[in-house]
Formats: sequence, structure tokens, C-alpha cells
Amino acid sequence: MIGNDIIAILEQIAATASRNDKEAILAKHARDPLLRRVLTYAYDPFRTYGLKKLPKVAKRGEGQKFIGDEGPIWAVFDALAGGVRGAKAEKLVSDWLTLLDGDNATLFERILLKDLRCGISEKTINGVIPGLVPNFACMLAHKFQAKRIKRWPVRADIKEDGFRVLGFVQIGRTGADGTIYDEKVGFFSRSGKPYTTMDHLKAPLLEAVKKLCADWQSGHFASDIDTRYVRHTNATLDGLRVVVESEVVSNDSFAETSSALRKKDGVAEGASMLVFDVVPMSLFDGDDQSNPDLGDYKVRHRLVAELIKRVPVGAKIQHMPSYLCGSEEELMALYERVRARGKEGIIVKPLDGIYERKRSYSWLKIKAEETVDLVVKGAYEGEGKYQGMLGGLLCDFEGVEVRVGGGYSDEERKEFWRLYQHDLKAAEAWGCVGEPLLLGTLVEVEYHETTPDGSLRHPRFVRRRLDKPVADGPGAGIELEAA
DNA sequence: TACCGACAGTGGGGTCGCAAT
DNA sequence: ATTGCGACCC
DNA sequence: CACTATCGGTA
Repeated sequence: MIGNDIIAILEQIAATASRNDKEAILAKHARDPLLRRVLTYAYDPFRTYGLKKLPKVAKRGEGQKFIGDEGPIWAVFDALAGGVRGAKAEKLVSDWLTLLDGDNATLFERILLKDLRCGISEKTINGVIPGLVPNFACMLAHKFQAKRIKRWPVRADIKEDGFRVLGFVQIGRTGADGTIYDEKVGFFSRSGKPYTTMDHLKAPLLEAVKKLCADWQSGHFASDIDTRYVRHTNATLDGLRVVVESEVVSNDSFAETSSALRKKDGVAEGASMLVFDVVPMSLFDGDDQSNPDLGDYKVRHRLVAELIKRVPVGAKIQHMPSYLCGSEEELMALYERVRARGKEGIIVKPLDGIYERKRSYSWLKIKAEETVDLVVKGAYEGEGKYQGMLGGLLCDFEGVEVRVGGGYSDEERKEFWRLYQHDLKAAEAWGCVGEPLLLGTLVEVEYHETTPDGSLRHPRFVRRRLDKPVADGPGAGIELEAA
């Protein structure tokens, strides 16, 4: 196949809204090497190209093409993925854009933007061609709904406002089949990106896991641990290859933690690792999202406790506090207590819950939601499927401009954009906004919390408040943004 | 038949590194 | 030194 | 992180 064929396939996939049809088209061409390479280069999250806006060039009608899955063009992607940036990168891209013909240039652009624009992504692709696109997944929570709780009591873990860190810990050992497993520890984010600022926690964590496994295999405390889990951990290497699930916080502030963890050549000295789960690493090896044989949360919670007991003194590795709750009332009372202690909220987990490598209704998060009414100061257009309608509203929050870009229905995006255009025209015609339809009106905005800069974290539109008078009178304080 | 779970695709504040200015 | 962009975290 | 829209399997 050549690039033109790939574009034709992408058009076919884009043309149908049916997910089954998209999958069928993918399946039909699943063996084509060019398609496979295109899908991988576009959707592998570990390949980034450093360009979100592509250089404009005068395209030729006829020119170079993608031919099969080989050729010099792939070196361009590899160079960008390898870190080539700036003018050098821009020249590479614009040179190729002038060489490629129309379809092939389009394909080139879509891969670089990491969006083939046909309504498929890593999940659908891997569903049809298992393992084609590299990915990483860990367990995540849904918003709390009481009806999701099937049995009481539940365990409520504290939810810290920090960073999810998964520690992959492997103890050096020769396996039954002779495979040699190195001794190593790696820290990763919830999307599988490595953290480099917590190397000082590797040795103590490794030490704790080693002791845990030694005591485990000597039958030290295994008698009261779920037999399924013991069988797995003793009969396989899983006990020596574990993933330690934690939240890392530093200096009691999300911004501080963010700064400490992102520094390129830094050590997050103040970082505390709050461990809330331990899972056999084998669960992360294959495509399976879960394995009921790997123990329920009762077992894993106990394992975390045993692990933490074996952490060398002084190392900032602790057990995330958690509490048993027997009713919804107890949950809410606990939530209020932890909020009063400055924590973000709680994560509710069933005692018999298995670890699932996906967003699961088994974990339910409760966190703060605040509401405020804001004056609309401006608006901006959306992108992609929201072109020609509202992208978001510019709102005033105590003198700080907050962009509110989510929460609208598609109908509201169209309507608000119309109203905004009307207000702009009126202002142009009369030099002022006479009776504005959108500008100067109130909208209710929900958010998580205020930020240190005085803005809103996670702002989203709830509804208009035309029923409520604007504090300073209708249309007060309107300034149209400069063109 | 009506509901709901999984996906895709929009959008936010804030932090860093890097390249251009 | 400052600014803007891209990648990531939430 | 937050949200909405859609398809298609389930209840």
C-alpha cells in the first residue's frame, strides 16, 4: 500500500459512525504493514513530535508518497520523537510537506498531530489488533454514586492532592525457567511516563519489598493471607515483581509537589510516598485488565501494611490512611473530617474489590465541588468539531479572567456563539453594547477550588443565571477584547 | 424498549524545559 | 531576561 | 482533571 490507500481507509472509517463498522474496516486491513506503522506512530503515547501547529507551505499537486512501511520519511518522525526541536524540526517538516503530494502530506500532518481524525484511538485499534499500540493503564476511580456500593462496610482511603506514582519493584532472582530478573525499581506516572526525581526512595522501597518477600516465603505471616494470593506469589515470580501504588505529596501544596517532581536534575527531597495498594507486576505485563486470582483489597491492604512495617526508618514511605465505613452517613462524616484536615477527599473501595487496570466503578471518589456566578466578559471560538461555535466563555472571578470551556451542550455552544456574534455586531454598529444578549450576563460555574493565583481549578459551565441581577447593573463593566 | 458502559473528543489551571526573541 | 509552545500533571 | 455525545450491548 501507499499513503493514498491509507487516506482512503481513514476516510472510510471516518465516514461511518458505527463503531462495529470502524472495527470491521480496521480488521480487513489489519495485516498491512504501512497501516500498522501509521497507527503506531500516530497513537503511541510514548512518541511525541513536539509540534501542535504545523508550518504552512505551498503544496505541490504531485510528489513523494508513503510507500510501504519503509523509506526515509520515517526517519523524520524518529528524529522528532528523538528530541529534534526548533528551527531544525520546522525545516524537516516543511521540506517534507513540499515534497509530498496532497494525500500523503495530509497523512504526514495527521501522524505528526497524533490524530488520524476518523473516530478511532488506541483502545479501538488494540481491540482489533491486540498489542499493536503501546499503552499503559492503571486503576482509576469514577465519581461517587451511592448506588454503586453493593456491600458494607467499605474502606475509604484518604485522597491526597498530589501525584499518582506507581513503583515497579523487582528483586534480583533467577526464575524457574532460568530467566534472570535484575534487581530494579522504577517510578512511573499514571500514564506510564517515568519520574526521575525520587531515586532516593528506590533503595528503601526495594529493601521493604525484599524483606516482605523473604518473610512471605518463609511462611512468616502468610497463614492469614488469602490462599489464592499466596499461591500466586509463591508459585510464580509475582511476589518478587510487584507494583507499589502510591500518591506522592510534597510540602502540602499541589504546586510545590508539581514543581519538585518535574525538575529535570532534581531530587524531590520533601516528597512523601503514601502507599495504598500492592499488585503483582504480572498484571501489568499482558493485555488483561484484571485477574480475580490476584487477591481482593482486603488482602492487598494487609500486604501494604506488612510492606510499610519493613520500610527502613527515616524513609518517607507510609501507608495511606484509610477507614472502614458502615453506611453512607459515615462516609460523608468521614469526608467532612478529612476535608477539615486539609485533604482533598476520599476514595471509597469495596473490601472484595480486585485491582482493575482501567477506570472502574469499584473505586468511587468524593471531592469538593464549589459553585459561583460570574459575569461574562468575552467568548472564543472552538476548535475541531466545535469550529463555528463556542469554545468557551471568558468570565471575571474577582478580577481574574477565567476561561470556562466545558460543561456546555452542543446546542448551547451554537446558541451562545450566535448571541456573542450579535453582541459584537451591536457594539460595532452603535459603538457600545445597548442590550447585550450574552456579554455582561451571569453564568453559574462549578469548580474544584480556587488556585494560588486566584483563578479556578477545573471550572465548568452549569447554567445561565438570567434570573439573577448582575451586581453592578446590567451590562456593567463590559470591555470587548481587542481584535 | 430503555438504560448505561465504554470511547472519542472537546475544554480548563499550572509546572517544567527548550528555543526564539 | 522574557516570551511562547509543547508535554504532562491534576 | 472536567465535561458531552454516541454506539451498541444489557437489563
